[in-house]
Amino acid sequence: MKASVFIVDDHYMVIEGIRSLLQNEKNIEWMGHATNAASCIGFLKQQQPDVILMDVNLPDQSGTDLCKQVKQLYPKVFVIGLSTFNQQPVIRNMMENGASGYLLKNATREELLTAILTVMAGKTYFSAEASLSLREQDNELPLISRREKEVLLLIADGFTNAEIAEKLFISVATVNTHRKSLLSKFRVNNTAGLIKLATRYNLV
Amino acid sequence: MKASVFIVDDHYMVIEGIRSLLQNEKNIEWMGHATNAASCIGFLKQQQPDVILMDVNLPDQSGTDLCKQVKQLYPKVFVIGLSTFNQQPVIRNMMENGASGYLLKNATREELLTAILTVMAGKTYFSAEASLSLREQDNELPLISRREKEVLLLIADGFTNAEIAEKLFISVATVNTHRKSLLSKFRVNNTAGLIKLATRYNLV
DNA sequence: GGTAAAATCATCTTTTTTAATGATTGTACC
DNA sequence: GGTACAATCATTAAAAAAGATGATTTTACC
Repeated sequence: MKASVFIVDDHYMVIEGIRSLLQNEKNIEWMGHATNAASCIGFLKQQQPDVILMDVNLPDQSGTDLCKQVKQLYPKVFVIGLSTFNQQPVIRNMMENGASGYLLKNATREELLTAILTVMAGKTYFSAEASLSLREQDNELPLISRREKEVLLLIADGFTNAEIAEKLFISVATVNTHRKSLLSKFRVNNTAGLIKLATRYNLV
Repeated sequence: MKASVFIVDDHYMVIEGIRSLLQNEKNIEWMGHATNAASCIGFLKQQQPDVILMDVNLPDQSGTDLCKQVKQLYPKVFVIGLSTFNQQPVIRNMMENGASGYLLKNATREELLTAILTVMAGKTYFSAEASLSLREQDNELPLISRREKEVLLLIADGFTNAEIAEKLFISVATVNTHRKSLLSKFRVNNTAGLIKLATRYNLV
């Protein structure tokens, strides 16, 4: 039984690389590629592959959002996240949105094949480095609320508590509470550390 | 006359993609690849290609450093920077270290070929997006002094002025001066904006 | 209907940052 | 020898953030 594979990535070199790596595999059927989320969705309306290799950074929307959308529309399609970065929060995010695996772009042909076959069997696959980083406790993404995230974004944009309060139609005291809760959740003791970490986590 | 091409990139998929894109070109000779700076230098000791396609993010050292090193040892070898990111400061850095061009990883086969032939002719090549971003004035990297950068890094690490003063064996007043000069050069009005920008510029 | 978490606001104190200005010393370069 | 800039330090004042504590109202979920 052949596994049909589709790829969404905005880098031709990566698409071409994967195509080249898979082209002589007789149990893999290459269904094509898209370079953005919109045309991926367009393709899926016509036909559904067994597996989608999905870059987590797409030009029109994030890979995590696309993954969520795809799994809602076509729950049977398996998604494997693809990225150059080995960032725990991003990986977690993809998995929470229904991905079946995560591969780094320095994966070998063997890894790629194993990943596809593993998810086809209904299991999850992480590349060695990705699973290693998942085990690391210290760079865990703090769980912040919707409102806290709003405040975080405004802080990152350089607004003061007073300005943020005005923008969100709440009191300065409340903004302060959210701010302090952010500092506490990120385990930092000032704004600089907060923004640096948040940037690392791709939140801002 | 054939152009011999070598690639340094830690992502197999990209190496494979470029190889596949170039394999049927009769005026391109594929000389091989390295996945890190060290083995690239090792290869160059044996033989020198006409053109090196060089990822700016390598596992063992930065592409900019490697570029500098390569140009010092083998000035005749042309280097083309390669990256997923279209960041003006990084591009500038590569060019200052002797690169002859800059390509994004979403380049098409045509762009790739044009780039190689252009630099072979002794000219410089930028992908459309890269040259566009170079023209943008507003995301220009502020020119900061050595000391300012030291202070910036410590601020980003969450240290207060007092702590920084202690670390650098200077007075708090001086740290303050540097800090204010940073805010002014980055055209922001508080720490949050400073760190966000500095992160964007890859300074921290 | 109860519980937990999120969101809201308040008061108060201390620490830190931002702002405005001015001044001295050293170093690099023409 | 003059100019420009980096690096150093100072004083004073206002604004903002950080730390501690407590309390009420919504919202989501079982």
